[in-house]
Amino acid sequence: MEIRIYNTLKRSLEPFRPLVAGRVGMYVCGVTVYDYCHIGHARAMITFDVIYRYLVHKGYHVTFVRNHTDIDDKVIARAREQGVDPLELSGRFIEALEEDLAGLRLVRPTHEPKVSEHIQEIIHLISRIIANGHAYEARGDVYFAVESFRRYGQLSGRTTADMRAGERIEADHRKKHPADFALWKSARPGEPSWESPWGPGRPGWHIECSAMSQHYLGPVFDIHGGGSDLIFPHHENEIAQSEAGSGQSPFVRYWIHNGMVTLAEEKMSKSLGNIISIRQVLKEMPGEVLRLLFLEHHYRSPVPYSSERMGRSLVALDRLYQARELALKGYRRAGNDTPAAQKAQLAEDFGDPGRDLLSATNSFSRRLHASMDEDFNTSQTIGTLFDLVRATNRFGALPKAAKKGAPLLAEAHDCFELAATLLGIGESDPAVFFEEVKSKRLAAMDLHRSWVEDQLQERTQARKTRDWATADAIRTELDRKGIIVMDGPQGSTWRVRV
RNA sequence: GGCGACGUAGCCAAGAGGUCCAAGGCAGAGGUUUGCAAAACCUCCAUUCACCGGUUCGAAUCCGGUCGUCGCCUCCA
Repeated sequence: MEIRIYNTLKRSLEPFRPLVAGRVGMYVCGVTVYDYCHIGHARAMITFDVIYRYLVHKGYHVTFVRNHTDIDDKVIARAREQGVDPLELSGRFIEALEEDLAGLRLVRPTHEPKVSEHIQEIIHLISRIIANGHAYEARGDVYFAVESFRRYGQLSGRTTADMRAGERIEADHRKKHPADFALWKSARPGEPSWESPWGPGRPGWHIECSAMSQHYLGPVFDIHGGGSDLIFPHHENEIAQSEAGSGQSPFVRYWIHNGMVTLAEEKMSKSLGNIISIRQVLKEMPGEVLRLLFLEHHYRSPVPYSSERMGRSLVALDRLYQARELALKGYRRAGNDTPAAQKAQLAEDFGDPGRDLLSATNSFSRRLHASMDEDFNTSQTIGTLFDLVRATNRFGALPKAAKKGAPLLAEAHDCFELAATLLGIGESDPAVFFEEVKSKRLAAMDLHRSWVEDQLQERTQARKTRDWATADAIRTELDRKGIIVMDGPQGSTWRVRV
């Protein structure tokens, strides 16, 4: 089946056909690294991580580039505040970012270029834009001339006339048109700078993505991604620069933009000061919870963030892992090479729960591809995944499921693996996941594991002597602190309430 | 003001002309299980998709209007 993608440039769903059959070039705007990343960044990273995983799964050879903007006005300003070198500051935040992204289970891109290491490519591109008559120098600065580029505004649906009308800040008189933007900024004292044909200076904000995407992917490539807030001016300007420099069009064949994360129905953004960092979230729960929250929504819709919603996603994820654990046990017992006919017979023997599980596993891959092909509809994919969760749990609740039914559970295990590969959800060993939840939640609630275990031991003693009053009192006390006790045939276990 | 998105059960959220039903999650009610619980499982939970018109044999899905929410237009993922 063919993938269909919503292309911001066309504002419609289009069949995805890469420039070169079987190969995909994909560029995603990374982060300006002057602070810790927030969950809005995480949304973009996770969105394109899933798209990348899916394209690879479909058999494409994907070159995936995601940049670090390690030198720009904000990096310089922050470095000055802290009295450190700008590149040292951005280097530190790149390290932090890598930790955060690993916590979110992101696959590494093919290339992660830094602006500061591509200054020559940037200078070269600016020179070509000037030579092609689309930019001009003004006292050491270089500006892009928007009126020289007829297609300016094609992505965001605005015209240069609109921009003149809507102009709010008094125009810099070095610019010929208020919407003209800097490709190169002349050096000011104390700022990092590089030599150039226009004197010492540094790149403007948008040019780095044009230069680096061209360097790694060529003048025309398949997919460019980023947050919807980048459509204007960043991506509009990127198109202008790239096409003006290379003389080729379209610069990008499919533009993909993810929706924003909102807090209390308001966009989370630096200017509003309502930021939640990725590390703050990772301290309290596994990164997969955030993945699930995001992937439960379509990537273009806004996601309202709140701790209540995170709690719900954690509950759902926990349920997924319980089913996954059942399936894993079956897989460990039976392996995955039971003949189909034997599995069909087994399903019959188990009646409805057996037939339902087999039908869920047999249709799983097809349903998953159908939803992902349709503009990466992860919300629908997750619906399919939870159908499998229910079928697995239902089957697993039967008395002989664990032993005799193991081949069917093994089948479910394969499906969980596929979903984990594509979505990055359910990738952990269930035992590891449950442990991670326990320790993170305990820490968040300021409780200690040894205390919980002592209490539990005491309760087990009481239960042995059938002293239900004491046992129940301990359980109530634990429950009051958020610890849920579960009595099973193999003794008592506990979990943290989420 | 310009450009754009969206309004589906108590909450979150898919579905984009009929043929498998308006998926799935959370919450809720009843049941199985249990020393009692918890977890899990079973059953129930939108005659209806913001509102009003229109197109069609047929619309949550297409078109027009009304109301409401949000984003971009300024650094932003």
